[in-house]
Amino acid sequence: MQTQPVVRRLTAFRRLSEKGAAAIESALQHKTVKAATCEDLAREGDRPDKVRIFLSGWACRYKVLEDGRRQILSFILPGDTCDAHIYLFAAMDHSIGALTPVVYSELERAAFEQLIAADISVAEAFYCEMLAASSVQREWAINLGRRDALERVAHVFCELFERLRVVGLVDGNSFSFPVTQMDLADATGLSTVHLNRTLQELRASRVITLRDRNLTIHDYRALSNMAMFNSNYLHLERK
Amino acid sequence: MQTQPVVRRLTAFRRLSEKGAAAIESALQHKTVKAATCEDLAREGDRPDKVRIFLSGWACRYKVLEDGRRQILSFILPGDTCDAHIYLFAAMDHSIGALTPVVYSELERAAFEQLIAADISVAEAFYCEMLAASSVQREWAINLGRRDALERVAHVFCELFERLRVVGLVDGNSFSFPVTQMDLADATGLSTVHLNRTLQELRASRVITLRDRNLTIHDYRALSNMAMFNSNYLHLERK
DNA sequence: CGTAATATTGATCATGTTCAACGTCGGTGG
DNA sequence: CCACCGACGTTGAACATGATCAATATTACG
Repeated sequence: MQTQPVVRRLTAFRRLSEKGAAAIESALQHKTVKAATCEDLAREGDRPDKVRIFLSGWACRYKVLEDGRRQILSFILPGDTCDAHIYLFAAMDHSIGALTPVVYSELERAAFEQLIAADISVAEAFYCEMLAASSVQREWAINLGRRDALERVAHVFCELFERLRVVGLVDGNSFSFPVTQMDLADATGLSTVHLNRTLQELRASRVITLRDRNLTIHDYRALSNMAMFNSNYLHLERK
Repeated sequence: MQTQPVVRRLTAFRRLSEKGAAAIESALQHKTVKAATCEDLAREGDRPDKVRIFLSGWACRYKVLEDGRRQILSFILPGDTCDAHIYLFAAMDHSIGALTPVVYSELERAAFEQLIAADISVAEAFYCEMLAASSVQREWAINLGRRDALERVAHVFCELFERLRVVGLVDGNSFSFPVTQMDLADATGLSTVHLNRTLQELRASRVITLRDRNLTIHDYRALSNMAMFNSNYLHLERK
């Protein structure tokens, strides 16, 4: 399994030492796990003990209210690291589910701590990854609280475009977009019906094509304008 | 200035060693800063270099869209630590503003790193604080995305009650609630008009009184039920 | 005491939800 | 091979929640 996306992602934050990069590669080889679409990798209430580093496929963090309303909290893409340090807590406060078949590397707490202890550039890169995830979560709050349906969906598309580009999963102006409209509705806080109509509006304005699980952005400028998208919050420019 | 709330807050996560607690007390004394209501402590785009630990007053993280729509991302309460490690990034991705007059302690990056390097219980407590802030941010996503107005406001009240209780700022079932309805509207993603009506609904159902900048929760059970509030995400039970 | 900020009210409007039906596609078992 | 099935996507109509606009209290404070 390719470990490229992980190194690409971390390198976007910090230039990794050769030794550090090698240590990461090696740690990732140790134990890889596959999960099927809709499978939960972790559930709210579970004791967190492992660090997951995603190699392929899409997953998400989500929460469900008692009455079944679901909110996707963030998308987890190839190269992303999940829950470094969360083992300090007794229980997961949210769930992690696979949106497509996924492959990820699973590190024991000790192995992860050893990895970041060995090399400062690695440690800083992982910290940045964690801080960037927090930043994305904040951006989603303003997305859900203050943007309307069209802006929200446009914003999510821009974010995914930028994040996938970093790990080399964008081909020209297209990328694989494997999630259902229901997933996207749960990520944007909309009903599936309204999400569907919003997609139609985006298609009608000719800025995107979404077909066969493939998203093409014809006019990124227009799309990011309509979303008031500013990629700063992704922190992908190296300091 | 009292440093109590900080120790109380951190102690909620980890039992601090005597030495660790003393080191914190001492670090907090070094430089305290005051800011007036509405003053920004940090702005989006600023280079982050300091760690702030709040001693009194309320602040918030917020973001503003180009056209002026504002979203409060989280409340910052006495005892909270702000942006440990964020100095790894080149620029702030959001702003921090005072909602009331605040007093906080400002630590240089080096001083903060020294503090957490000296004692494992201190380090873990600060990590927990950071992880808990992430968790709160996630809960706000579901609040904004999937709860209706009444549920949102009830949820925010429950959260503030629990968080203030930990730092000893709840008196019986009342606490000082110093923010304007506009602030609360921006925190819940509502218009001020609708927020006002939602408050009236909560008052009419006799679960709360909000008067003279003071919130009393008459029926916490009812309030948390209507919000589907579950305090787990605050991670305040020590492991 | 005057003034600006904050809170409240009513009326109208808009965005997005809900419900129910139907269409489409891909896979699976007879 | 094809019929069936289930998941996903699309449509229309009625409805509801919350936004907007504008006016009017009320309060805090210099």
